[in-house]
Amino acid sequence: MPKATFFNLPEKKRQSLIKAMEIEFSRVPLYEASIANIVKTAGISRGSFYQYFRDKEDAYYYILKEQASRRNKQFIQQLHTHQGDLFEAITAFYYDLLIELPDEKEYNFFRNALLNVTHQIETIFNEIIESNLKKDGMEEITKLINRDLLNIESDSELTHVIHIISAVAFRNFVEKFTKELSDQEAIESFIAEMNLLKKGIAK
Amino acid sequence: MPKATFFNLPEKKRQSLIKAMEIEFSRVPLYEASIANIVKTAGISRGSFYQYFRDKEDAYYYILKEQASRRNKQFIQQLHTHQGDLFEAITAFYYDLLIELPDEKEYNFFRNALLNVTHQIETIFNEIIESNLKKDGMEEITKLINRDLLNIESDSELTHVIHIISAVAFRNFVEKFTKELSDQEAIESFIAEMNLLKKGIAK
DNA sequence: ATAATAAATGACACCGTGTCATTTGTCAAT
DNA sequence: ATTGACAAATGACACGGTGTCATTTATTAT
Repeated sequence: MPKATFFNLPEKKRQSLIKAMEIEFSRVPLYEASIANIVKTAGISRGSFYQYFRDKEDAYYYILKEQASRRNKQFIQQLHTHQGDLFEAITAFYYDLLIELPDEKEYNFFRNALLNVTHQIETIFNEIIESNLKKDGMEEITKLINRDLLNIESDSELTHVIHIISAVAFRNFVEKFTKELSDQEAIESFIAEMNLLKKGIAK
Repeated sequence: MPKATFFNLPEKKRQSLIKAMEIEFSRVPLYEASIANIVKTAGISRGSFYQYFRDKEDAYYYILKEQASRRNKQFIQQLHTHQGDLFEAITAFYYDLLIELPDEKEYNFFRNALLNVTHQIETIFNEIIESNLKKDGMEEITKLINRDLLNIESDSELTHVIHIISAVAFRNFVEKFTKELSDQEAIESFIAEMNLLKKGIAK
């Protein structure tokens, strides 16, 4: 979490700092990102940066969580739109994500995150779907899901289902970037795997 | 890949260097590992290290691949033992992995890898199951799998099945470490998810 | 106007990586 | 045995990065 000082900043300055961070974190992955670049772009001193953030990671995860939170809202929206059909919702969400990403800066930001996924990054991505970003997130999601469509018998199974789906969705998303798949290929692969999950793998 | 110089090293020296790297990479994750520590432990000069490896990552992935290759052999062994039953084999493999890991150094090595999974690390882990470590790896695996037990209609579906299973297995393995689950909990969660994969998630 | 508190600053200490000119070792050919 | 050519070893060093801190500057309250 950024320090209080960061939130006390005048809106304009805070936005310009956020922008500078987004630029740097889009350029290279976390471990190569340099604070020197950020403060130069934002036009502040090095010391100031450390008034706002504990360290580089603090800043990075702040930006990443902002992104994730926006995406999480989209996913919940899709769940509403598709009347709690988990598969429909995640497919629509995945589709949106790919089609909507042509903004180069955002694209590279994700790319850098995904090529260098730490556990923490993966956790945040999974929270887009699992909705743990805010308190009571998981409940919000499980309430929305229409269980009649699922082959499950308990709450615990529902949790596992969500885990499985977010694991597979995430992995597909990573592969889109690492194997440089076209949108078309990525979506086909995603749908194929979702269908396998639906129908079951064993005879 | 390490440079030729590394493989020209007398066995004893090479082993002691490998051991020094294992110690350091067990202590902390890749990005915190220090070459100064490695060369001190191994009793060689800093310059020598760079005669053997292009850089720190080169060294790290060499060690990681060695580990993965050993695990891959175990998985293939399990496929044999269970007559090509993919689910039986992966469950036995997972079980072995957890039960067998109490060697503290190896445990920490995995832990550091899994808490800081880059795409490359995940790829190598998945190759344990997908057997791409050596050429023709994928074929070796697909031949071994008994397709009669699976609800699939094509080679392409089999590939997706393997992807899905390795994604879910990997994710379970990561959670074992990050959520500090007991062996018991980890295995229960793993089996629950494998069962869901088997029977299918949709009604 | 003054005191008190908050924010901004940049020089600096520290540590790490990868390089390179130089030294040392090895081994085949004469 | 000597030479020369190639391979390996070395550690000082250049460079660049992070996070700190004493000091200055701004803001707010009294």
